[in-house]
Amino acid sequence: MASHEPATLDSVAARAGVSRQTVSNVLRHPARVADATRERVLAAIRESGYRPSLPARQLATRRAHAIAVRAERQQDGISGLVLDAFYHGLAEAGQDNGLRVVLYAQPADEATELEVIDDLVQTGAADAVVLTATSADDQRPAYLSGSGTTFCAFGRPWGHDDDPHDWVDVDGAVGTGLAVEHLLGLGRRSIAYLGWPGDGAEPSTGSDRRRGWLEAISAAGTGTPLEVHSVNDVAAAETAVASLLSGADAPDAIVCASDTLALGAHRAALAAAGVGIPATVVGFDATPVAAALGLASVAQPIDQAAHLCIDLLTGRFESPDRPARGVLVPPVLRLPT
Amino acid sequence: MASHEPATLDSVAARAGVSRQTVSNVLRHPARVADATRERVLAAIRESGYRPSLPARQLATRRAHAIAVRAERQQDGISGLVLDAFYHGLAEAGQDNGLRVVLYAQPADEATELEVIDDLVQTGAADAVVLTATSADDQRPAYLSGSGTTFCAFGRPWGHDDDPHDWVDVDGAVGTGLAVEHLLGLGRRSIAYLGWPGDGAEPSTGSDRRRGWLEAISAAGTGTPLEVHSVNDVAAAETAVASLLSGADAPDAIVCASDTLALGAHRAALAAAGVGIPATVVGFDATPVAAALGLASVAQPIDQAAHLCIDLLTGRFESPDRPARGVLVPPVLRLPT
DNA sequence: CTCAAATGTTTGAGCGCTCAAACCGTAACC
DNA sequence: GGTTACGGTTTGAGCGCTCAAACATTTGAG
Repeated sequence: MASHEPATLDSVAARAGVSRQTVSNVLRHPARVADATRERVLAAIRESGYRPSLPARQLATRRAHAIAVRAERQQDGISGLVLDAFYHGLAEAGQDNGLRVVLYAQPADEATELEVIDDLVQTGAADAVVLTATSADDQRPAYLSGSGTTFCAFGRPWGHDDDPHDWVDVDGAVGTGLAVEHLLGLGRRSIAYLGWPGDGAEPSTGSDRRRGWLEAISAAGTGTPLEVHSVNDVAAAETAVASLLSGADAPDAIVCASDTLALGAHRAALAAAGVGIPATVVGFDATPVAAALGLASVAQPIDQAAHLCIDLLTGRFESPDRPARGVLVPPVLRLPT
Repeated sequence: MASHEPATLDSVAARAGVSRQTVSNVLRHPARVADATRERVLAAIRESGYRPSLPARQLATRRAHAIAVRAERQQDGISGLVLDAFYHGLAEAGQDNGLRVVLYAQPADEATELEVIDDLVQTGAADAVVLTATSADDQRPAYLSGSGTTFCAFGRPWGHDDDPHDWVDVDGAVGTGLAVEHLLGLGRRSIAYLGWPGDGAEPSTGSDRRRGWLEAISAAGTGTPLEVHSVNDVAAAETAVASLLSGADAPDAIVCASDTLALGAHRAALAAAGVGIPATVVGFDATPVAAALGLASVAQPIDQAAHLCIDLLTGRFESPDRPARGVLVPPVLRLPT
């Protein structure tokens, strides 16, 4: 077993009767070593309980073998908890690729965040960053590609096609499309949309989700599309949907841009229905709240997205100059159990 | 500004006309350096944009200046998202203390998790671990103190007073006590408790929360305490509370052990009330769900807990032999807005 | 039988930092 | 005036690894 002093490359080498470098080769370039030697060295490694020193490796390779990701300051919306799954996915995929995940606390503003990222990279704490919660007016992608920092965004470069970079995103349009199909299958014929303010215009997560709904509705040809918008707040959503449902042409189903909105819509639907059948509500993000309320909801394949981020990053480590790549993953509709 | 080659201790030293070690001293032991020299060195540091190399430091000090924490596989309950806040708190407090936070993916079982932790520590990726979601039958604390790994648990060593270690926890009894007081203030007189199965017996998070309710109720002397238990599931909770409310001595308020339970209780209360005033429900964890439903809920000071974990760990780094310490932080009641 | 090309292994140097010990002036003391 | 003491600074060594080049040893071709 392991002696008290932690084993090093040298101690393992001595035990196996080879040189330091040969032990290193067994670990990093097994093909370079003759079979017999390799066996002997592996045995020595096993017996001594050798664990390579990460700092030493980092120093020699000038690579941190780690990526940084932001720990969000606080979640306001119900949908916040998808991040937990993302962290887990990153850590898992990272482990498989010899990358550790280091967390940095979200600073007060974007400028200091960029400083923090620079620091992480320059001190050799991380080789790259995974950006989350990117938006159209986000300064971070442009800055990072400018400073030559490797990164991958979880979220599309909305309206920034001039500044190409690696990204992974979930195809929101497909998600709302699935929601519409589901509702059509249920016999619903007037399927409204509850989205966020201003999501018709600029490209954004919201406009993407809205588009999926609109296209699916149009394809089905079920009459004039109804829609209403609200800030991401349960009470506001409830109010908005209540007025929609009190109208003459009240819809019999509502596709929502988030589970927060869906919760509001659900409450409004229940209230408006009275003794009748309430409008069917479909949410977005498949949070436990939707499950708890028995609502169908679009589930983002967060774990897969995290793995893809790692794939893009490792790919870029290998060939730093390959063109930027974007991956769109399709969500699935999670039905209530 | 910074030249192209990243600055090192040596390059800064040359620029300031001093030796390598003096620059190091300016950074780590400012008192050892004469004022004039210090100014000169600081200027050189600023001009060259010098950032100390973490790996080099780690190698020389044999300290990782990092702590590890587990990224949970997935959250089932509504309450899951408190972890996000915990991660942020750790990262923030860590940053203030020169500690980075590295994430490891929760493995399939506890045994491999212990391996992962050992690896992290032995490779020099982390100096210590913060354990989350500790339970009574948790093997990890005993193993880690056995192997001499520094750690701090977020969660009390329920029923393991024989194996003392550093921990931080939220005082659940105070939380449910606050809930009771709040309800008494509202004029409620029959305050029931909705808890988890088997939380009366063994010491646990559940029994702790129940105790707080029971003591507050007893102190108020408002009659026979009513209680009902359910697994942490909205539907199950709803059923359980429904039967409680249909009884002759139905309570006019319910204190819940979690927001998941509270959501179920809330739905049952609304249904049971008909045209009357529904029983007031108070949740636990102050998740967005409780806020969304307008329920009061006990908020765990997660951020504070995270900071305390870091405090305990840094304290232990300084004096490894000081006796184990446990800190209990009081929660607050978050009222609906 | 010689020389060149593979193949396998070792050597030397260096990554950028911190520790401990050595060094050097100058002030303090008898 | 010589010794001691001390604040301030430098030197040497080493943390454990990887790179590139050097070095053996074997093999194949001419």
